[in-house]
Amino acid sequence: MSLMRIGEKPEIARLPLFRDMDDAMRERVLSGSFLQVFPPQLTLFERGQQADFLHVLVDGLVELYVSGTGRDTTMKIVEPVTSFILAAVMTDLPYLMSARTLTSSRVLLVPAALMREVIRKDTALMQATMHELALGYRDMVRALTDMKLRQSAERLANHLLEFSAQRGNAWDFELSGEKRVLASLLGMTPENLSRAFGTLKEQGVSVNGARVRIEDRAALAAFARPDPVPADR
Amino acid sequence: MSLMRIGEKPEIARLPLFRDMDDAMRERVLSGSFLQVFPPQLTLFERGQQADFLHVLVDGLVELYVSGTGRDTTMKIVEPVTSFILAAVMTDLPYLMSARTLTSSRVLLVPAALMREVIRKDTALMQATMHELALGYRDMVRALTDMKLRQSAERLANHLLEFSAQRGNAWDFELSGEKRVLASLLGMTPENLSRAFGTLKEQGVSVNGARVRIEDRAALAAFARPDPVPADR
DNA sequence: CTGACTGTTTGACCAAGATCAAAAGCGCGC
DNA sequence: GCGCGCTTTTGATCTTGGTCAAACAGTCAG
Repeated sequence: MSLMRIGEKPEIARLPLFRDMDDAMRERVLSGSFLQVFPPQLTLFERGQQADFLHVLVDGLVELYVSGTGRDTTMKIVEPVTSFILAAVMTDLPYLMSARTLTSSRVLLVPAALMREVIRKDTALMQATMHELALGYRDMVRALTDMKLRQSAERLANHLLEFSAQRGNAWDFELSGEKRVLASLLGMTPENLSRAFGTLKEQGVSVNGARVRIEDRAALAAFARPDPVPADR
Repeated sequence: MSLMRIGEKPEIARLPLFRDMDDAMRERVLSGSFLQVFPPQLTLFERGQQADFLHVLVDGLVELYVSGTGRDTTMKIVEPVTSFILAAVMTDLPYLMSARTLTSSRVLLVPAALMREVIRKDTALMQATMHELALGYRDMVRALTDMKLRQSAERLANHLLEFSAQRGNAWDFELSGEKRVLASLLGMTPENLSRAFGTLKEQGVSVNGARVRIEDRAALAAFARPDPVPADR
């Protein structure tokens, strides 16, 4: 158990999840947790396991995925600084998703029992947890509708617009992670992702390796028919 | 606003959401709410609207759906007694889904502001809300993986098994609602649902109108390859 | 009972995306 | 720089599920 100075990471304390809680309580949580470094491509946990730790990705890139019969599908790509698998920890139920690092990553591991105990005592933490779960739920609603009523090129278009929005509406950016992972996230094969980029070229999107440039945001938005209800975060 | 004696409905007080809260607080919530009867096919609210009420379906059948460009898709069929759209109410964000009654329904409408106010004061309610949201999140994770890595007949098979499980593993039951709605819930067209029932006939499923009979549960389960992690509720 | 309306089923065909195979491109170690 | 291994792309083909059209079944009003 490689302990590290957690106090050095103020971004953890500034997370929406921990931000509003009592200082002493936060200290209690953080001092009971530990920060660990993982190499790329390492499985952090698997679907079906008991949820022993709340994870907070401090640095790196993590993939949440489900491996069914034969094929896998990635459910989410976690970027720092974000907590993940809150729901399993909260309910003390087995993980529904597996997690692996995509790049070398630093993860804060908060023991699930500790988390549940402190949540019961600290109302602000409970409220933040509730809020986080509600936003997570809404994310999933969006993802499911996206999957159910958009076709592949539209899903890609929307993803690019959202990704761009996350980086301050940059019209030129680098995709994080491999394209095969992106394909799986968007519910298509890598071959099809490639072709989808092809059809977006006609809507003013140019791709060179991981570098994507949105030449004509309006055209892309018209093609993507984005969600009328704006994203929550 | 047709008020009704809410005290007559103890199943509301017994809901997981309200069960553990302070009695006086519960009384406050319920007396500030009202029970209303809606005819079939009535829209209760639409995606994009401000979330004014937490809804609790007391009686009847409600469909949560999203209407995108051209097509619709149903996200959930709500059976009594269940609360719905908790996440929108909690976060005070616009609804992500629309709702309509499928049959004549009685719905308890809890003003969202009241709900949020009482949640802040009553820790047990907050905890129950948190738990409910976590379970809802997990439901959506399941639905999304189902959509992403199972094909249509498998989705139907799984749905039938789960539906059967909900009714105490009955091997013979009635589908609730129309088949077109079920098709939409499962992410396929009515035509395809019909064909999917056809392929399940070979796995020992017989259908007559809304009546479904599972002749060989083992064969159906083998075909469906159900989720290794058991359902939460 | 009959006819109109609606929902379901069946069949023929079409389109989106998956699969298979092979060629490029790219990164990395030697 | 060169070659190996892996990802990405391109092309050809196949499968799944969607679309369109028509037959069929069930319900309800008259």
